Parts: sequence; structure tokens; C-alpha cells
Amino acid sequence: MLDRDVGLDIAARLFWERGYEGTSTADLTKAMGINPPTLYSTFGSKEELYRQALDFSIAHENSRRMEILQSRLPIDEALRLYLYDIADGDTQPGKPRGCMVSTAVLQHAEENASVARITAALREASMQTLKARFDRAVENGELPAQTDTDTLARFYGAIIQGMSAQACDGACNVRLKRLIDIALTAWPGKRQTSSGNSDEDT
Amino acid sequence: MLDRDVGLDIAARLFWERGYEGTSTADLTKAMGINPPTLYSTFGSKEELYRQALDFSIAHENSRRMEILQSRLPIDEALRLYLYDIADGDTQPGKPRGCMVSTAVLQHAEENASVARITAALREASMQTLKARFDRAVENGELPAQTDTDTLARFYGAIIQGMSAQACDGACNVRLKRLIDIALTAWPGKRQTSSGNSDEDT
DNA sequence: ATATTTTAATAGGGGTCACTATTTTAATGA
DNA sequence: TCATTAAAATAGTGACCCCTATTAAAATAT
Repeated sequence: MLDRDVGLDIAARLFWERGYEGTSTADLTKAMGINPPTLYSTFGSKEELYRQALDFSIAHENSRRMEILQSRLPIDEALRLYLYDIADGDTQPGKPRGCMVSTAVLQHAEENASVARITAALREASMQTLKARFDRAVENGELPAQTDTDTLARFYGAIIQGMSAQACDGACNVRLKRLIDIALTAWPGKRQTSSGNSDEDT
Repeated sequence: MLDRDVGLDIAARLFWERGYEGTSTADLTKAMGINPPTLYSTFGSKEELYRQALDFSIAHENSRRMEILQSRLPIDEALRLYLYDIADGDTQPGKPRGCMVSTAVLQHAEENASVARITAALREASMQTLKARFDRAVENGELPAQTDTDTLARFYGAIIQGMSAQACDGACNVRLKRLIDIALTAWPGKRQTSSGNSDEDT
């Protein structure tokens, strides 16, 4: 049989492109070049495979952007690069458009409620990571003490989800980054330019 | 047979809750209390029914928020109320969470590509409506002349899509509106408060 | 080389998918 | 009242769903 990680990579791409409900086990076994019993002995079930494919994909897609977020860069600069990296991830040539997690399994059949909980939990965890970074910025004095870090994290979470949706609809990389630039003008205490290509800080 | 609009309302709710791929024709006929041949003679096909259910739902959900957007209110105030109305629509008691259009059919099986194009076109049209309103605001002098209205529309489009995703994941009404308040601080020329509950203008 | 274990492939089970041909019921016409 | 039209229900189409029991092939061990 094929290497386990190779199989997970193939599965992740299929799920990423077609979603959980839009991907059949026949699609998966055919793409992996294996027979159905091998899929079930190796990965357990379709839902288990999805779970593992999500973990696999996150482990590979999130490492760089996590380093950026947790680096010693000023928080606003780290956030910009973090969001840019996500925009790049949404528009990688040769890979499905959008994010595998951000806009996955939002509407679903009742029988797939447990699968929807998986992706919802991953989205929540992602926003909690952002909030934790913002909390640290408050402690550092990089953000005002009274900042509502939870809402701020959910705001940028919404931007991430919106970018994924628009990437699925065909939006290109630079279009997403222009959108990020506007989102960053909502940063607490930031002085505004008029809009669009704002490259000056403060 | 039942009234056509009653049927469309039932179908819209099912598609809204479960998505296109997560809703079966058996679900639809059972919920409408009709037999399969009646569904096909009345609506044509599952895809045609989805199309009609989308139109029906949009006609009922969008009328108020369109009036708000096209009213003689100052553009920033109109936008706030417009977004608030969408947040209300995402969290109506007794209705499915999120928006039926904003986050629909993003990932899908190949065989449903034509359905994905329908919702993508509706999302694009929605953002073009926003852009047209912003363009008018530029002409009125309510927005700076050099405003990138296209990106600004896609930015608030992303907010709308993010709100829908978070509503699907369980976010409540006030949480979405806090998020909107932050998004509105990204308005061109707006002076910032620190974050969160910003109620003062200019 | 033969027996045993492990791996892979075939074949199929029970169910549901979107969709219809056919039959039955109900309403209308003379 | 009986023939004709229109509506609705049944029953079933082939295809696909997720998953597995069974068989065939390959690898290992004796």
C-alpha cells in the first residue's frame, strides 16, 4: 500500500476542493489508488479520515503563519504578515482555492453534525490563538488596556473566513491583500488613510 | 397540491439549514407533504428548485436592508444599519443560522459546479450593489474622491461572509454587531476609538 | 517446498440518490 | 350517469452512498 502521509495529502486535497459531503469514499480510494478495505483498515472511516486529513493539512499549512504570529515583530506588523500568509494559502497555484477549514461544513445534513463540530472547533481554536496573542499585546502595552481582544480576534476571524469564501469564488491574491489592508485600518488607535493602497503607518 | 410559495418557503428553509448537497429530494418532498412527481412537475428539478428557493428567500430577506441602503441616510449610518440587519438575519429565532447565500456551496462535488456558480453570482451581485452605493457616495462627496470603492465593497462583503460563518457556528446577535462596530472603524477618514464599544462618531 | 500469516483485490450488502413510468384516484365534461 | 380529462399516489429506475465479508495473491516462516 501507499505511504500514509501521501494518502492523507491526497485526501486533504479532495476534501479541501469538494468538501466533506461532496467527496465520496470512491473518489478517495480512486485518487489514492487503493481499494476500499485498505481505506477502512488504514483510516477507520470516512469521518476519521477527514479528521486526520484536517490535522495533516493544518500541520503543513499553519507552521509558517504561526511562527509569524508568535515572533517578536510588532503586533500590527505580525498580524499583517499573518493575514498575508493566509491570503497566499487561499490562492496557491495547483491547490484548491480558499481555506480547507475556514468555510468548511457550515451547512450540512443532520447526519454530519459531528463533522461540522470538528471544523467549528478548529475555527474557534484559531480565533482563540489570535485572542491570546492580542492579550499578550495588551500586557506588552502594544494595545490599549481596555481593548476588547475577543471581538478583535473574531473580527479578523471574519476577515479570514470572508477571504476564504471570496477565494473559492475566484478572487486573486492581490485582491485579498487589498482587503486585508482595509481591515488593518480598523486596528485600535491607527490613523486612517482614505482607503485602498495605504502603505504608510501611523 | 400545496401553494407554490409555501413550498418554496419550506424548500428555502431546508436548503438554508443543510445546504444544497446536504438536502435530498426525499427531505424536500417529505417536508412539503408532496410526492416526488409533484416536485418535478412543479419545480423542474432539484437544481431548479434551489434556484427558485434562493430567489424567493432573497425577495423576502433583502427588501428591508435594500431600503436602508438606498435611503437618504448618511452613507456610514446606512451601512451600519444595513450590516445590523444582516446580523439580525443571520440569527433569527426559528430560522436556520447564517445566511442562505453568503456561505453556500463554496466547496462542492464537480457535478454541482453549476449550482456553485449560482450562489457565487448572487454574492458578486450583492457586492456590486454595495460598490454602486459607495460610488454614489463618492459623487455626493460623502466619501473621498480617491476611494477604492470596489475593495471597500469586498471588505464589507468579507465581513458579511464571516458573520454568516460565525452565525452557523453559533455566534449570537450582539457578538456579530460588536464585530460590525469594529469593521466600521475601517471607514475612510474615520477617527478611531481604542476598540470594541465605540459609539462616538468622528 | 510446504504451511502459515499478511496483504490486497473482488464482490456485494443494505440503503439512499435524483428522477419517472405507470397506476390509481379525483375532478370535469356531455 | 358515464366517458374523458386532470391530479396524485405507488412503485420502481439505474446509479451511487459508506462499508465489509469473502476470496485471491503475496510475503514470510518452517
